[in-house]
Amino acid sequence: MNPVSPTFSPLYRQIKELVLQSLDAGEWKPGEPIPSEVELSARFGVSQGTVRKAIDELAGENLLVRRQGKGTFVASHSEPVTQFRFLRLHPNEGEREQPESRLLEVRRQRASSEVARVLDLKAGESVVYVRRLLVFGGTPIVLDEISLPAPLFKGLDAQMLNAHEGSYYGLYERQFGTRMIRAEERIRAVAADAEAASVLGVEKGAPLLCVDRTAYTYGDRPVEFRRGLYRTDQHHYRNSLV
Amino acid sequence: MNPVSPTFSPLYRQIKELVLQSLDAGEWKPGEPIPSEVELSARFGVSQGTVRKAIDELAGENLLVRRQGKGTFVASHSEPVTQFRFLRLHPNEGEREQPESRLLEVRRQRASSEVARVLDLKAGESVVYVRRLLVFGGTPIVLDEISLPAPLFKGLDAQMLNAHEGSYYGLYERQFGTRMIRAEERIRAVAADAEAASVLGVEKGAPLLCVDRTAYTYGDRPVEFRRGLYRTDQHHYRNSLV
DNA sequence: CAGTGGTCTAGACCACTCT
DNA sequence: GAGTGGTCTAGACCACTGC
Repeated sequence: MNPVSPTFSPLYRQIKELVLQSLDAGEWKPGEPIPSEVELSARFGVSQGTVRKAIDELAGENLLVRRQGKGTFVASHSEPVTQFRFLRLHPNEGEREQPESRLLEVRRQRASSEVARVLDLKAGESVVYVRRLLVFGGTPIVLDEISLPAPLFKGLDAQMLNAHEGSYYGLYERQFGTRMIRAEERIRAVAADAEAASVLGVEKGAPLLCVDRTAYTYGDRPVEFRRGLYRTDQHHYRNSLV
Repeated sequence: MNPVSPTFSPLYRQIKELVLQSLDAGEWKPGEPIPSEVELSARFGVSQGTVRKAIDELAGENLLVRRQGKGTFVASHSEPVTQFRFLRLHPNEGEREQPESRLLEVRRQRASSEVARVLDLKAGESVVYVRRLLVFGGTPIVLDEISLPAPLFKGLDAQMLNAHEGSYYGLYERQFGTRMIRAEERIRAVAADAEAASVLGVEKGAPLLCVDRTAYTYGDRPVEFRRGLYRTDQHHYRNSLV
């Protein structure tokens, strides 16, 4: 009948879409519980099983967290367990330890054409530019350059960035109501330039992992571009293929 | 009651386990259909919904493929759509194209201590060692060194490797009944040595991506160790974080 | 048309948390 | 004990495939 786009979508997907809209609108904040399954099934006029299937998918995408006996909660980057979700770097030997984040620079600037493209901005629009170091056990391992659309992050300054605990994504959602839900990374091997070499304590020309990350919020709207240079002599980037 | 290990597992997980055992035992081969849901629910004496939930999980782990109106099939590496599932390399510009695999070397040798460790062998056990090049549009991009436990791959030789189409994993399952279902990768940036530089057509010391992959079959048994050196001037390794 | 997987319902009972 | 999510059932109907 309609070979191009499905004119039909099952009920549970429509429910999922409605819940997504409420999440996007901020009806329930990160860390807070959403209404119970029976409550939602009453609100939407469907069976509990249909609500369950919608929530199952959202939980599978890490947007919601189910806790038996307690309820279903909006996923949050502020919880300790979530700290390492987006940092795939592991030490070659031993356990992962909490890194120290050392802020090097914060300023507003005009978006480069590359940053404008990935953040879906017009060339020259204002961005917040952050440069920082991740230090593991006293050794600088990651040099990050972060670009954020300035209008979404009004008031972000060095003091806020220094005061935060854990990953920046917790700060984004607490202070600016922008919750990051997904990211794409592109990884290359590059030679350290003089600047990176000095900051990371390696020879100029030494091989570094270059990780370009674009992070998205609800509705696939890009909200952060981050270029990380990783020292991988004592660490490696870990990935599972399934 | 039992705080250490769950003494109980839900019915659908037990069903899942039984289906997994049949898959491992080769009761149904890759590409073949498994029995229908009603058939399985009769066999196991549970409702169709319980079987569905078991199969849902297996399909979510890419061990089974559902096809509405046709049946549920054992996932296979021999199908065209599966070709790129484990190769995360993309061109910086343009579409992915089918690479040519250029075999450099095949031989039996004793496992190094590193290979023995990841493949869970005793040091010195026999492995098949394969060295090959992946060539995209005439340019060598990936240099792979592959180690396989020799007992599992009796009779693997250059002729078989040259005759195959697509990824080696299709060959493994067709010729040796070993189906790869999961892999772990560890990624570092390294400097090209003289040998790699000459084969990949870069300067000695040029940065390369070094991707160490351990591949597993049913029951988390390791069956392949692969070290790939990737040129990433025209390509990048892509990864999604969710 | 019969057979497959996909959706939806209603209801029962279980496991867990909190008060 | 009340309220939450988790499991299991039985049955109805829909959508897709192939004969």
